[in-house]
Amino acid sequence: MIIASYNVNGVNGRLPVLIRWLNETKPDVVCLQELKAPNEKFPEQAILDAGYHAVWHGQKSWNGVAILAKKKYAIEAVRRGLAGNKEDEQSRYIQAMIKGILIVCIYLPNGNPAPGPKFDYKLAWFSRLITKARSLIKLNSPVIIIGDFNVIPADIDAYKPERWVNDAVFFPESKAAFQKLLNQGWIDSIRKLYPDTKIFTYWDYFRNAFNRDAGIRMDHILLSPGMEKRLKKGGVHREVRGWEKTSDHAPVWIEIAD
DNA sequence: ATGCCTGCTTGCAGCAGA
Repeated sequence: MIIASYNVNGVNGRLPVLIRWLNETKPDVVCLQELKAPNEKFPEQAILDAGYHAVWHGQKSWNGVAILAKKKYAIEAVRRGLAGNKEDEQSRYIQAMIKGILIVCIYLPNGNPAPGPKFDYKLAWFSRLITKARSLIKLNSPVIIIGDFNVIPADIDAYKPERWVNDAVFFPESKAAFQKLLNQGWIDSIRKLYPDTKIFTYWDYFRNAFNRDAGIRMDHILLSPGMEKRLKKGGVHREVRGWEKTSDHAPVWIEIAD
């Protein structure tokens, strides 16, 4: 079973790229971030035509997350929004049960400029996620927390770490929060598979970053401890980043045993 | 220190992204 995450950076503007990628790689489950579309403008029909059904949590202009699955899989127990702040109106969290696995799709706040209110919001959101994750790990059942974490976990995850020291995605507090999550027992699946390899999931649109491979790794797939033995392989579909009208992120994926 | 590029807006310049 292939499970993938893709920050599409605009699900409608990116629709041809998304559909082409689905057709070419046929993942079983897909988590999307940055839909940048309200609920009523989610391109459900195009996704159905591509062989997937979906649940989503949209928002006008910004944010927005979705979970897609091949039609043979039921999408159950859908929940939208992260607990812990009733006044948070940003659409950054959706979870669903698919084939016995709880899929938690997130778009963690970027937090720039930092320090400042946006960074405070990032850390508060992260703290709520850590609380949620603690309760999920206690279920002792399969859970995957997947999406755009907006965190570069370590130096190896950036082409040039010193360039990112003033950026919220690489602030010590951001890295510490990610580590706090891992310390609960979650497994960073891509890093587990490739302990010493530079692997990127994002290349900015500036300065010809993709062609220079000036990237960072910010899209992550965390497995609950019991799932580690099911992890078979994984990687990044980096060729997608080279397509016309593409997102600044590339899809990241893992294969797990059924 | 800033902008680079790109998508979205009841748009046409400004914001957000990272």
